[in-house]
Amino acid sequence: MSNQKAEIVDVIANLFRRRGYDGVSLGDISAATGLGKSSLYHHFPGGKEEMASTVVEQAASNMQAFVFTPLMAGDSLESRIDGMISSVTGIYGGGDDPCLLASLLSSDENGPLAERAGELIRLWADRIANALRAEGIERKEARRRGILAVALIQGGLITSKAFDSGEPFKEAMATARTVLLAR
Amino acid sequence: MSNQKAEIVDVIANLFRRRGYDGVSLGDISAATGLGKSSLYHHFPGGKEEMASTVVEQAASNMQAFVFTPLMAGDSLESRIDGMISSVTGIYGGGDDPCLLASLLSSDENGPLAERAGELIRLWADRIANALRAEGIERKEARRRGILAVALIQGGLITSKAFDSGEPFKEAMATARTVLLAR
DNA sequence: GTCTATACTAGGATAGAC
DNA sequence: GTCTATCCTAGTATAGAC
Repeated sequence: MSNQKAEIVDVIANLFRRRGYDGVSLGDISAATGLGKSSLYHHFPGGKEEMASTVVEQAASNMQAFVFTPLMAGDSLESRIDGMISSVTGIYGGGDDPCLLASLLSSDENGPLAERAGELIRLWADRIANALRAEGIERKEARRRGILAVALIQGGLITSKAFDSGEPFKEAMATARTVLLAR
Repeated sequence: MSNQKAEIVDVIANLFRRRGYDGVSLGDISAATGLGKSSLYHHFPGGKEEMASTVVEQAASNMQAFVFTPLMAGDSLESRIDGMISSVTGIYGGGDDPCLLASLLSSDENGPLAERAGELIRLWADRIANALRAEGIERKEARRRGILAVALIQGGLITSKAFDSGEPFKEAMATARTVLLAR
């Protein structure tokens, strides 16, 4: 994907994650990108749905680079978990920005977008579980904690939005850290 | 509110919580309720927005009855927390049904609906904190735990949706219970 | 690769009969 | 209190010039 197109996709992603799939119109996208509707169809012949699926795939690629990779990089479990938490905190603006995957999972009920978003959330939990298993934590317990960590991240984002403050998200992240590093 | 109207509101609530505000059309509501569009305007002169706000106020009333009341009713903190968890598990179909408040908080960005939904989520965390304070837990710690419990509930719902299973939600509720009952 | 212009449909809302 | 019919706007999408 060209650099310019990646920028366009990024702008569109920020619309979808804040307002959901149905809450964003082509007019919104046109205004935010500065491109006319027809130009958008040049880049995304499949229309709005292709815009959204492209956005999700870029998110998948970002997760790989900024979340999954740190989870395997550090030289201790603690540094791996902290690496993920640091990346995640950045991605979500310290709790101020909603999660694209959660947004699409909820707004596109039963559609292919929701299915793909769900798949990535499951993959996320799985990657965390793998990091724990590599430290000798038993399979089922690792899986349980991975899912719990993702739940804390997502719940932290929702409560942060409700409180209009990054504090709940940060507390949730601290709790996730404790859960993941517990002996 | 008449019984019949409460039933209509209930049907509409189930649409909004699954698809968000923008994902539901008047046609959808007409089909789900069996009422023509004009009949809907007879019940809700303010249109779609009034339908949604009515739905939210019914949710507020349900929370009072089924969530906040149990939180003050039991004869021990443990029974109060268990009462809330039991109610919440019922409301969300064991993790299968999304939260209306979270749905509207996310889809109606900065609108009055999102503001009211956020207010109710904050109130929820506050009510939990009050229950803890009544047991002698220090103010700030009680507040922290209340918010964390709400985050676990909301995050549990999202992960349950992603996994298409009630299991993540139930694990999140068990964790919330542990957090709230910790000495 | 972007634009103007234009279909066409769906969505929200109203009028007025019964 | 519900219906049919209608209006109007916004939304998705396409055609075709530059």
